[in-house]
Amino acid sequence: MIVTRFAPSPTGYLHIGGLRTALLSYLWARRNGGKFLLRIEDTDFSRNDEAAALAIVEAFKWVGLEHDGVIEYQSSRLEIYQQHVQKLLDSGKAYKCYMSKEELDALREEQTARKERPRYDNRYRDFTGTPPEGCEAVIRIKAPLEGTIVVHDGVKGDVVFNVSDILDDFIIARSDGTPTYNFVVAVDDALMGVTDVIRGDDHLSNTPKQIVVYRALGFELPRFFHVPMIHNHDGKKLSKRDGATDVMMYKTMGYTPEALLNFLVRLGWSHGDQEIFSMEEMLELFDPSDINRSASVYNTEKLDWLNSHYLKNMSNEKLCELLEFHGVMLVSHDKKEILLDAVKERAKTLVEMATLINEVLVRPLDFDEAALKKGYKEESKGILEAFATALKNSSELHLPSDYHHVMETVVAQLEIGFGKIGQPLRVALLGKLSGPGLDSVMAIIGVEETLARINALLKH
RNA sequence: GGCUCCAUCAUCUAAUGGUUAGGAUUUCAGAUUUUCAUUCUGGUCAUAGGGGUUCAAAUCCCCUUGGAGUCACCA
Repeated sequence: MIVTRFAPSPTGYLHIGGLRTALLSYLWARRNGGKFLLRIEDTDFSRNDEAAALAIVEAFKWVGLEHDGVIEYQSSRLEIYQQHVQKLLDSGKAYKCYMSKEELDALREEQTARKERPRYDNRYRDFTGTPPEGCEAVIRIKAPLEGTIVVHDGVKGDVVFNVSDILDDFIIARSDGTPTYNFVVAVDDALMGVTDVIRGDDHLSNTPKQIVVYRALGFELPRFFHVPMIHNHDGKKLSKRDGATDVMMYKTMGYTPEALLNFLVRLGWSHGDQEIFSMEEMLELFDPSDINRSASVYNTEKLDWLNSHYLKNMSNEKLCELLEFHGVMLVSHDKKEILLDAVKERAKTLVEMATLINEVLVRPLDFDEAALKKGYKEESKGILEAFATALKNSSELHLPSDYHHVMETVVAQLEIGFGKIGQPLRVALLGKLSGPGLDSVMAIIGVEETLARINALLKH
């Protein structure tokens, strides 16, 4: 069985990069009928972890990801870690170190001055004497002193680290007894039965340390997949300062979960020339060993395109539902089908769509200056009046085509082009020169409102 | 700085060692549209540089350059 996990630290929201690794882990687990676990990495006791976890679950829910089992909090697993620290102590694979922070700093300074790599000097590795007084010990693990550690990575291949370059007897429990990151990650992943660790490649350099822990405890290694970072336009790791990194921001900006996931899955992964992936297709096709080795730049232009694609192909019923979040209530609107059809192909986001809808539904308060100048000329007045009369004399106006027919008749009568009536009418109805088809707009707002808007412009 | 990773159009990416280096986004031009958008058609744009190996290199090797990540009693 494949077991994957997502293990964020509690930052209060779900990061867009986090969502990607979560998605990939989720896909791989689900594709194999396995489990996708959620664990909160809160060993440094920052408060409101619960709220942070809730924020992640909320974001998961929005995009449609679901974790299995209960959420594990590292802060509530302290006993487990202590047991495993003790185990290592008992077996002589870890030891107490009485070096103070000040001493450590001093050592590091010396080493740096000598242009050496700062590292612990193993002074308590085989210590048997009486410990110095008034000092709380940290627990260090006995790391190998020489040789190499090879990370067999499903994305990067075999990455070999020279022990002497990167390792020392690193701390697994602080002087206050709390365990450190690299220790708990290994313990948790092993104990939770995680078989495939899919995470950002910023963790690649931590992996040797975790492997040391796995080995010391006699745990079997999982498969590792270190997926490349998402970079911003400056080519740097994506961070809070890069604008929208909170997944829920995408909801308020009017993006659909389908578009977001589709966008993220294509960052560093592809399947031939295919661009559009439904969740079903992702589940069918995704394999972490197909992930690219290189970082990708986060560029929302494609996301916009994907979003408009999904919007265009969405049922009106669903649109109606999603639009409510953006303050547009259409459920009981009798012309909602015409409205949504008129608007769904011209919006990149639900926010844009909501704006478009309001522009149709709400009578314009004033008329755009440039639009007036360009679309409402001297001759326009008479044309609009003629059109208004024709409307009044028509009956049974319901569909856009009915209104279109009236426009055609007037245009024929006056022997003018469509533009002569379209432009001023557009100004009257929408207050500006762009927007949905006029026949649709009129069908939506009805004859009465159409006449009212025309009158408003004529009196302007 | 040490260690590690990475390098195909502006961006996301494709290409069993053999293709006119493909697709998508963006952009540009044209068509469609009463407008805007959509849609359709077409165009511009890439193998970082230098050495090898090979009949043949984007692809394999080495070097250079550039970029990124990481080096805590943070996670």
